Amino acid sequence: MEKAYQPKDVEDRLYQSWEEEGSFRGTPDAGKPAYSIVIPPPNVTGVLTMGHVLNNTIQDILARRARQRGFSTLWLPGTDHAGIATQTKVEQQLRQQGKSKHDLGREGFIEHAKEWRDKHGGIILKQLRKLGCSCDWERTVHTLDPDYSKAVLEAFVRLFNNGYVYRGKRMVNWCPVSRTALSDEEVIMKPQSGKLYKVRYELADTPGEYLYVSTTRPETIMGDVALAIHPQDERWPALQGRKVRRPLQPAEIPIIADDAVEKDFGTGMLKITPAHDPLDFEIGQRHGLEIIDVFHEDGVLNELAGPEFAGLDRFEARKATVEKLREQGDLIDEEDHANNVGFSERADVPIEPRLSEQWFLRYPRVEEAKRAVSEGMIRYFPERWTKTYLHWLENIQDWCISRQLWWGHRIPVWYRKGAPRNDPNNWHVSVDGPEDPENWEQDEDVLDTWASSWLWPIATMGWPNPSAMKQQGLDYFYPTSALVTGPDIIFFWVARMIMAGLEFKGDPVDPKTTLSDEQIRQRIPFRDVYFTGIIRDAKGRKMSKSLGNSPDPLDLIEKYGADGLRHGIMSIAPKGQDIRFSEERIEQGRNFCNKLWNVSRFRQMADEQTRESSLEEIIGRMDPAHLNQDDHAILLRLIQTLDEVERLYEQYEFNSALHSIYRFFWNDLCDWYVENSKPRMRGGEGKETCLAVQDLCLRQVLLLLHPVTPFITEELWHVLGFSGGQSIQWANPGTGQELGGLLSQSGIKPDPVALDEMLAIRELVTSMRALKADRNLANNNRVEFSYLAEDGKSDVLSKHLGSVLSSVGAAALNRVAQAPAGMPALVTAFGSIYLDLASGVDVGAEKIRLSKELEALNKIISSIENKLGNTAFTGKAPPQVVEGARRQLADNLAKKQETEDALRSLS
RNA sequence: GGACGGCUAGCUCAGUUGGUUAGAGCGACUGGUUUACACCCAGUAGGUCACAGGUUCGAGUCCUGUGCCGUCCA
Repeated sequence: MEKAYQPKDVEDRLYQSWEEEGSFRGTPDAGKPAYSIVIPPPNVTGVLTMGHVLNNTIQDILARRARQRGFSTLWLPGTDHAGIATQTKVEQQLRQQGKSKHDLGREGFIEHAKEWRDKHGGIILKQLRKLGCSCDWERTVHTLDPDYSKAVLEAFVRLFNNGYVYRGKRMVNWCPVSRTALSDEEVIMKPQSGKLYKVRYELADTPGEYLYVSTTRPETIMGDVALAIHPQDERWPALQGRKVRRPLQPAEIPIIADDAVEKDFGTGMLKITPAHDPLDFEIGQRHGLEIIDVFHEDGVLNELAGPEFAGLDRFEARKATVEKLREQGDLIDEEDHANNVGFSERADVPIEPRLSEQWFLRYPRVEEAKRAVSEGMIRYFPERWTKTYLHWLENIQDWCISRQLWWGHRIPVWYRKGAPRNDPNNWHVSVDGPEDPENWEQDEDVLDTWASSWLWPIATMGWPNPSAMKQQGLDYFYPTSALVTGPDIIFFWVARMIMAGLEFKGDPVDPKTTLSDEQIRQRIPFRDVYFTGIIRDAKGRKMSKSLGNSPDPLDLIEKYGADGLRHGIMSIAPKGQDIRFSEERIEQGRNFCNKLWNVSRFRQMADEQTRESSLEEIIGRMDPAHLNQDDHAILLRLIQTLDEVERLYEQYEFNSALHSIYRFFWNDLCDWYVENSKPRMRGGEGKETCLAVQDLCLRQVLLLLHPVTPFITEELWHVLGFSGGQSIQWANPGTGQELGGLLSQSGIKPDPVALDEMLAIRELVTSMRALKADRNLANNNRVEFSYLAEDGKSDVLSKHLGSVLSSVGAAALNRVAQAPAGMPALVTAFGSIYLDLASGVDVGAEKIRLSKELEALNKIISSIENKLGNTAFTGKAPPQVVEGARRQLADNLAKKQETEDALRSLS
């Protein structure tokens, strides 16, 4: 074996063999329970980020654990066509060639985009392989695949037929860069510091008299169609029926009264611009006002804005209109003003409220979706996200699902040529289109990407095609076992998938019928949802391309190995908290792998012939008569660890589980057990048993670690001869109880007392080492110790004498009848220990040290005495707590006595 | 404005239903190549558990309020 673990020699080779053996294949198997996960599909053109590393490592851990435990496991991968994101990229690239999408036309553009996707897309799936992800690649799905697309259209048609889908002219969120409508969820509110302008409007019937209006958007004044005032405003009676002159694009506009006007904001007078503000639109509707849209779709002002402003973009137009108002003397005041502005999630520019004709969806199964989560049919980890989820559902707004893009699923609605489109009688809605296509034209828009990915758990398993569903095992693998995703897409994706599952899985149910709990259980897309934290950089900032603070995971794999990266990221991922990334943690992961490698190497050096060690064979090599206290202790710790890890994984406490394995492996096994094995391994009757105990521990550690660090554990599994020709992927670590049962069949019953003793002995060793270290005595400087103790303590100590001597680096530990004079001393649970120094002792320094010790003891003692002196405590606290305090007091008093003795012996 | 989360050692974080003297890793410092590992071993220092009240025999833990940081919703 190499001196240090070399991931590169191992990873690609093992991954390839796993794939070739079909280990990742998810096939329905009636003889086994099912475990399934669908990957949150990354953007087809995306590349691997640290967020993906975290998210997919967790999924891989779940999938690999399930395989080990005998589940027929499917981890289904795929990619998302990511409508806006991808189309933007392709358009950018076209622009670089001096072309626009219109040069290619719709068909040509889509062809081009597909080619581009096939060439540049899917990189991320290759990267996931490097990370070790055990996805069933043969089942990779893309949201624009023909079958998937059919499912998307089918869903639309069914929703339409059930009355959930409607077309309407509404105010929508418009992105002037992507030139499409967006859903509310795609708008990010950001606080902005802008200006509030006070503008005067001249009363038409009394020139020279003015009304004052505060506005943040002077560039829309040309679209004003009224001024509004609250009906309770005292000025109202005097203004009723009168008109003002619009200061830009002059025209006379009415003054109206409406309850929606905030009396206390600004001047209490609102300009009404129905084309450019949702509230103004509503007010305009109530009062039958005209709508004047002064913008083009790209945010450039149009001819209705007047010759002076037409052609300016909205930001320039703001400056220009302010300037013009100032020139005219109509700008009365401007002041700084902080407000929230909606930004487009993708293009990161302010969105425009815009009136347009769009398709909307009234969400199906909202009530059942609430129930599924609030009643625990779907469990959220951490649980607190249920509140966020329920709050959103309670305030749910209809979903604008049409996008003015070409890249996506084209809306399956056709309009009769030449007939008015707003009359549903002229619509044809179906998956395959009308039989006489020459008489129809299809809607130009495509569906929101999320209106395809909300079907991900069912449409990746063949829905709605019955034979595909059967073949792909929808009924076997659905509901999926767990979903692993970020809380940032709880509305975009998680909530919508739940509603889609409830609506579409199983036989159609009348919209008026509420689903029963039983139906909900069968229809939900997943049982558990694990929300990861967001990975931040060392300064706590979100990782992003623009900040350049996101390391490339592939570089990290190159440097530390995939296992190192996985171990590192999992060790710092507390449940659902944000995660601060630091490369040092990945380094630790690498170091951990190296430690595992080296302790295996050490094992190999002891006994190089090849073994084939099944669990039974290993246990069979143990001779119960040769088991010492350390053997008992480590076996007990192993049993504990198996159960603890299992329990923590059940709760999705990944970093705690890992920590538990770490503690057992590094602190208990390597630092203590293996170190103490060294003398035994020189020969003698305990050697075989000791090696067998090491084998058992190593074997179980490999099994527990395999989900986290799959490569190195598989490699060592074979190197150490545990495999019997079988991959570690199919070996179950089992429970502590199961292991205990097997041991007891071989006459091995680990003694619980040994564990307590071992812990106490370790404390003793630590103090003895410290006593040496204080005097700068090297570990291998074999000094002599004496000790003074009662018989009971002495017995325990003598059982562990070998360990103590070798761990401390001591030549002898001699029991004495009375305290030797003039030696540095240590008061421990096992009595007083004296360090025998041939050379002189710094008596002054010793006295200071022991006095400090005494001071600390006195503090502890008086605090316990206080407590015990308090009748409220002794009366009300549970007996075992009071008893514990008494024992503690006695121990510390004894320690105090011995410390005083030691001090005296120095003088 | 509302909701949620965080505030514990220099840093990153553990700390179960309240119960011994609040832990780990990293970093710092000291010493070290003993049959694996310097990607290692041994040891040391370092904490007013954000703040203020309250409940309790007992609070890092429960309650109320405040502050700061972050996220989401309006």
